[in-house]
Amino acid sequence: MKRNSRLSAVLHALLHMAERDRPMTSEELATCLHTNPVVVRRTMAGLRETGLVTSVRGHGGGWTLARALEDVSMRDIYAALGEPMLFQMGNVSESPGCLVEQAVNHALDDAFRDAEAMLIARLGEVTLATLADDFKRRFAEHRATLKQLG
Amino acid sequence: MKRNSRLSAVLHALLHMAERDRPMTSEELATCLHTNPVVVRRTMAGLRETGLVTSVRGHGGGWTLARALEDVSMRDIYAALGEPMLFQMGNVSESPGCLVEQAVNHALDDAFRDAEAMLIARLGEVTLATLADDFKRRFAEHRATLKQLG
DNA sequence: TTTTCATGTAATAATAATAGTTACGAATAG
DNA sequence: CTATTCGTAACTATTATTATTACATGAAAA
Ligand code: FES
Ligand code: FES
Repeated sequence: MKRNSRLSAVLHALLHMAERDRPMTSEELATCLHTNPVVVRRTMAGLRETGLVTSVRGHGGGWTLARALEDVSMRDIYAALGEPMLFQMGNVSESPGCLVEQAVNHALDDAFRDAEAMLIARLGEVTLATLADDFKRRFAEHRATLKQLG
Repeated sequence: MKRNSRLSAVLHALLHMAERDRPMTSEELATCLHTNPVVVRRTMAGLRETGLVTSVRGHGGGWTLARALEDVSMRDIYAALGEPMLFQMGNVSESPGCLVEQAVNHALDDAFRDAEAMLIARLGEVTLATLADDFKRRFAEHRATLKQLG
């Protein structure tokens, strides 16, 4: 299967939106993300329901970030996307009759559950503000490099 | 995409093999795992290369566990399977030119890398012997329940 | 009011990864 | 020599994500 890249894509989009004082259309976002406007709408729909963004139809409409950068963590966004499955690996059957399989499932589930909890906690520690700051740092570095070269 | 269930399947197979004093054929294993003999061979191929199991062709041949139950961890098996991708989620692009995307990738990669390290460490703590013991406990419990019922 | 712009959404196709099948070659025991 | 069993390549099926097409709905602008 293809890998799910919605979280990655949506973070990119939100940071873009944060830098602008007027709404961004799905068309504009799609160009940035190298994808299709309909895909943008579909993905942002979840964020709208959670109140992370607002959308306006018609002339001058588009998408706007509805909360402060410091108030939105990657975990919030993961949740708004519907908490998609994190792991590619899974059990053959979730409720097997065979006792061997039950023992195997239990051991694997244990490990995966803990890893998931840790990962989600980590996502909660990073806000859009953190990412915006990191971007600014990278941008300054980038300019310094360019200056140095000529 | 479909989820990868090879680790789960192979653990089931190995525990089965451990209980037997002669080789198990791919056919027999496939019946246990509700799958196809060719799938069994393909999956076991990696374990053979790592020396976890041996295979013998022809009459009376089949698959044999080559190491003690205490000496094989779930991590060893994960490695023998070729360390398949653990996460379903990934970045849109692994080496983006855009600096925003770089910042996003870095934050996500960080979180995922740590979760992966933790998960793999956890897999290393559980051996086939652990699983076999857990199975025996479950089996005893199962028999007790049956006895109680009549 | 009509036109234009933009989202909302359903339906369908494309893409990609895993799993299952078929077919046949190679080795080994009897 | 024959029956059995692994080894492997090629092809199909299944499933999840992503992309595309088409059209309805709502809102600003002409
Ligand atoms: S393309 Fe617009 S910020 Fe990455
Ligand atoms: S079917 Fe054989 S142990 Fe599960």
